[in-house]
Amino acid sequence: MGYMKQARHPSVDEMTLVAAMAALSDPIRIGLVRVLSRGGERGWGELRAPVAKSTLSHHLKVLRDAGITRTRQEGIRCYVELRRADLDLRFPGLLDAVLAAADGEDVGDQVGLAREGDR
Amino acid sequence: MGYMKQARHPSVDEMTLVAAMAALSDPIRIGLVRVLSRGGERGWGELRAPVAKSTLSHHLKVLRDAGITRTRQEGIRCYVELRRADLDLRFPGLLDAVLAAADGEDVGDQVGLAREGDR
DNA sequence: TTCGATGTTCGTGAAACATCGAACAAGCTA
DNA sequence: TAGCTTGTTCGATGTTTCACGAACATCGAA
Repeated sequence: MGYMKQARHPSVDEMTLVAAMAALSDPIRIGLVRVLSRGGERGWGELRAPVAKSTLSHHLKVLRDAGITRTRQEGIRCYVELRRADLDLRFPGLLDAVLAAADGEDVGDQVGLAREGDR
Repeated sequence: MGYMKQARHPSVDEMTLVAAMAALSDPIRIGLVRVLSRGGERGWGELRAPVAKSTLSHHLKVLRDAGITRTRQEGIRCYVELRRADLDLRFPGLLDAVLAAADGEDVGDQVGLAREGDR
């Protein structure tokens, strides 16, 4: 994968509300969070969004830097997951409220997963 | 006051999650929401933030346009209030979660009210 | 070691945003 | 009517964000 030694993830008390809110104020990123909320870990390459690969990488970095997601590197590929427990600890109720509201208005529904056999 | 016929406030179902999240991803605006959450209506001129008057007006417009606050004009001055009930209806739990998190890390604590006898 | 796959980083632009001071409009008040 | 107060709007400026393609670094496989 990219030449990244090791992605830095903020600890729970390094997370800030402003960064979290900013990270969750983009439809693509909300879509990513919704997809990740519907299961555990997902392969990076499994994620589908209507943007270029580099742009998707950017969005995942914003989420990662805000502490919303965790990216794990295994061999040649990455796996992304939602930091549910950490978020609930730092910002109780926030994630659930955002997910509920997003479901209600289908925010970020252009984001999804590769269909089976798609790759 | 300014030459504004009548501020347009979005109805509950015109509010969008993305706009709300974006509005709440700025320290000054979070500070304003916190101040407004600690009471009912506040006079515009009573609000204190470390920015120019025009910038404060801008931030209040962002909050207004997102449906977070309501601005009422009475004679020569304006009164601002949080649209608590509408927010709870449209985004259940979101405001409380943001306020709780903001309290925890003192986001926007540079925003406040004029002290008594300050004007 | 050569190659292909996988994400990240870089370079670049376009758009959005935060900020300020100045100009302005509308309502009181003298 | 003239003047003051109160917010809004305008114009300018600098920063940040989003987006893309291209280049790159790393790992595993051929």
